[in-house]
Amino acid sequence: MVIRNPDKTRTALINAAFEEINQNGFQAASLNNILNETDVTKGALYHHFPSKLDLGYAVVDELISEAMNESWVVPLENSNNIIDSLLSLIDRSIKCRDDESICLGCPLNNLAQEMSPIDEGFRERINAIFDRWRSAIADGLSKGQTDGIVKETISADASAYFIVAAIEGATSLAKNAKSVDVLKTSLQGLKEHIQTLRN
Amino acid sequence: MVIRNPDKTRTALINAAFEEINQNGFQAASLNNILNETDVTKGALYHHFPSKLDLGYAVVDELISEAMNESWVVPLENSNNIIDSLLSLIDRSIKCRDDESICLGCPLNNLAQEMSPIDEGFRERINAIFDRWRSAIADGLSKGQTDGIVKETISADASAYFIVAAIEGATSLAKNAKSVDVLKTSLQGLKEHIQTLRN
DNA sequence: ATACATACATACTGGTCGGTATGTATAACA
DNA sequence: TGTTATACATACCGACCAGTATGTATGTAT
Repeated sequence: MVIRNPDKTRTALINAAFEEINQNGFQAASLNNILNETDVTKGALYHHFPSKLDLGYAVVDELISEAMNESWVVPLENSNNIIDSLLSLIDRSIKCRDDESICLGCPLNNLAQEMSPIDEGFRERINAIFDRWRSAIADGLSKGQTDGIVKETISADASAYFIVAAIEGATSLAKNAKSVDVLKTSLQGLKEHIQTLRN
Repeated sequence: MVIRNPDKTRTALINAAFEEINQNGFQAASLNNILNETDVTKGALYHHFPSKLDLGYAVVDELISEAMNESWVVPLENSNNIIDSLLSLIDRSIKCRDDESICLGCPLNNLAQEMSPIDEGFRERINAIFDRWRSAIADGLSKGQTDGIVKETISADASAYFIVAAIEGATSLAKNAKSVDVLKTSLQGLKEHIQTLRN
């Protein structure tokens, strides 16, 4: 490499690490594979990241976290009708899936399952992302209740937990079945449930 | 080892492998750790199992699969009221959890997340188990419909997918949050949903 | 032009991994 | 009692791993 571009190098490493981790998990992710994919050398990698763990943390903090914000948190915070927004966001999360990408499941959930019992740093980061997601839903439901859109009888907090759980579970089932149809079918029940939250 | 007991040796290996895999995942599971736990030697292990992969398959086929049958499939098949049975089985799955075991999540889901994109042998085995579970629920709901216990308007198949997804998702969230309360709260929504399936 | 920090590059290390080669003790069977 | 398959035990192998030591080229500030 003759022309230097440290930011680009760093981003390339994070992106490649995301792919490798998403395919093989964090522990089985090979730094050498990441280096081969990016044409970055080991010296450069360890210049930007003190360890494999820190590279993994950066993937969560700078890539997965941002993706969650863009696709869920921000749209939910800007929504005026939480029910409609949830339904359309769920639809969008189905539509942007093909039979290939479905096999990799939800990157956040993958990492959560693998790393949360093993490494507290991962667990806290991942948990914070889930929390922001769930809070955005819970806040939306609460606001919907004061606006008269959402039933007063339900618990916004419990409903939010349940919705997040159902989405993650559906993605997980679909991943294992290698089938977008399984995702659709599993989320159909969720969509009907969300309809029942209307006032 | 002076007195031989090949069956016991084999079972000990499978049990220890289950623990190790459940803690660290399959790929990161160390055969040496399993051998240390069991006081079995590597020669004995490779006498009983041709490879690490086959040991993993045996854990799924002979341990996880059986546990799923005992705790879900058989009770559901013997049930006369699917709604009541589901609710009590869900309650039982909450009660048998403490803050320690919650951190390891659902062994089946853990393996599914890690191995289904990587190894087709694991994927098929795991998928078959999920299928039996889901089918038992779907069959129960269908039977409930003919018995007049369950609403005619719902799709038994879609509901079964949704229920399994919600349970797995809730377990997954609770694992990441290290909290039985998260499991309870997430499943509360599911229980309310199941109540609405009553005729 | 000089000095210095940043951004790489290369070669290597110790350790762990799954797997194997080979040998030996035990049990079953003739 | 002799034979043979089973059930282990030990020592070792090559491959791969994350990480490091060391060196060099590049950009930047003075």
